[in-house]
Amino acid sequence: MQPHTVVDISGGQTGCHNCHLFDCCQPLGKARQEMRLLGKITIRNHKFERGDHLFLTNDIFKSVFVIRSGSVKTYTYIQDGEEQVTGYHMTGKLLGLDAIGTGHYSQSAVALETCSICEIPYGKLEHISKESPQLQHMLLHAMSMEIRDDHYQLTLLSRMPAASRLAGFLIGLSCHFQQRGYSGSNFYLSLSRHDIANLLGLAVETVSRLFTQFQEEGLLTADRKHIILNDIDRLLKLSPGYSERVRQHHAIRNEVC
Amino acid sequence: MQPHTVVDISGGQTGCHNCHLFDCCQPLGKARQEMRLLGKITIRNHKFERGDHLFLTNDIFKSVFVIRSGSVKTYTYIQDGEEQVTGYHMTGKLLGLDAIGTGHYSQSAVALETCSICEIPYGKLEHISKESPQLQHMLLHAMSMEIRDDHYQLTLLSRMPAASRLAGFLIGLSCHFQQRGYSGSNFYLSLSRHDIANLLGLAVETVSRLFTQFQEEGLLTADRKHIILNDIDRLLKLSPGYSERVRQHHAIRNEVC
DNA sequence: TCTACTGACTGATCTCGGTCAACAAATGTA
DNA sequence: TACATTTGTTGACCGAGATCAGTCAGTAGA
Repeated sequence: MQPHTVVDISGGQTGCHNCHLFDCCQPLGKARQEMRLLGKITIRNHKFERGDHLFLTNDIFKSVFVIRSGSVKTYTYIQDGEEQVTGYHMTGKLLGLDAIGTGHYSQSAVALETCSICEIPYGKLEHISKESPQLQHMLLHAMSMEIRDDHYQLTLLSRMPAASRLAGFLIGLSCHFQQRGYSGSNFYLSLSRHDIANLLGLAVETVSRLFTQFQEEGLLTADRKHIILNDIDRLLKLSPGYSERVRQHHAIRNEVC
Repeated sequence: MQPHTVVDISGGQTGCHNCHLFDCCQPLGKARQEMRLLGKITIRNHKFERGDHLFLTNDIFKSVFVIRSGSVKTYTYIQDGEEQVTGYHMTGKLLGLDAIGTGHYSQSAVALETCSICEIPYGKLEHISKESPQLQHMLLHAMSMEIRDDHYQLTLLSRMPAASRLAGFLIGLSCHFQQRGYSGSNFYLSLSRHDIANLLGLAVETVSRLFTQFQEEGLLTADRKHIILNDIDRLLKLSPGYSERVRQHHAIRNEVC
């Protein structure tokens, strides 16, 4: 069970590369200047309890949010009030970017557990990024990465069979945790089976069956929300874009993460 | 066959709201100042013939592109060299935004017919947008809209049955043409059945069958690539997010388009 | 402790859409 | 004109995954 060397690249659900740049609460060595600017306008350490909403669909857009700790689910309603989960987000993720264009959030975001969230009022952000080309660049960078991630998700969901979707999802989580210094093979998954299924475009029963199937094959051990990945290499081979992920590994890791 | 009043909102493949803002070749009444700035750095009227590539996957990112006329297909390769179509783009679409973050295009873009394309060197664009907060805002706006569109696509592809996918696709096209003063119910679709299927995550045969089925039901008339939509209302009811699309109609149309 | 409720798992069917195959029409080529 | 290639259509079959239904464990409230 040696640590795997893969990276979530354009990757998985986590969108982890967006993170550090705007992770105002965990300043990096680089870009100190920008961090200070950002710190001035940021509302730090918002606490959200399980079930609390960061924002609701159609709310007027005021701020983007950075997850400092905890996890958040984004979702919308389709057709007859049926919920559609659009994302599972963890530490470092920048939320609300899709609302800049229209001035209204197009999704709702709800905390899945106790979360610490930084709120960055967007008006102020756009204002100070006039003064800091670097900050402006970082914002564009983050948005570009989100577009890239979404495209990856699109291919994942439109073509891949159920097992690949779940494998890709788990690999994404694994990378996220590993890159933050946590175990990439032993973690807590705060999404319910129902939400996982919804996110991946599957039925709950299918997800449940896949977990037991993976378990029987020795790929993982799943006790409710506690997941242990026992054979990440085989999971990787199941997940799509396998070679690309490995190939782009070095380029991404050094530069962004 | 009265003109339908729906709008592509976060919509469809077209991503039409991105367009006018950066449609440097068709100056609008508003934002003249920015248009002039943009015009200075833009390489106008690039001609691309059918099969010519605007850029290739992994090419070094230099420019974003605006389609002035014609249509473009974007695609990547997944797994064993299999092509995955990621988008069908027409007049006004801004291409290449997903490359800002990594410095490399993550997709290839190829002209489907003779195209007139404007190329905007990104380095210069970022440089002059320092001087024009308005231009900077427009760029962020365009990217945000793309994220929004992608999220819509995600729900379309992950959950919806084949008929809904095709209906949604056609409605998107219809809106695109209508908003540009062309007929929203009688247009030429330069994508092959194969590419449509690929884009929508379906088999070619399924797409073919759906076209004949829709035709039998009186929804449309399809002669190869020449499409006539006879009953847009029913197509709309087939397509997902029906009510949202209608609801957001007015808000979007007046403001952006 | 009993009951009710929710979330997870499993088994039995059904169905949508993929796969395979054949064919037709259009387009290209000698 | 004959022939090859590409693109689109249609039919027969099959399978992955949805749906329906039932069970079980955990949890909350009386």
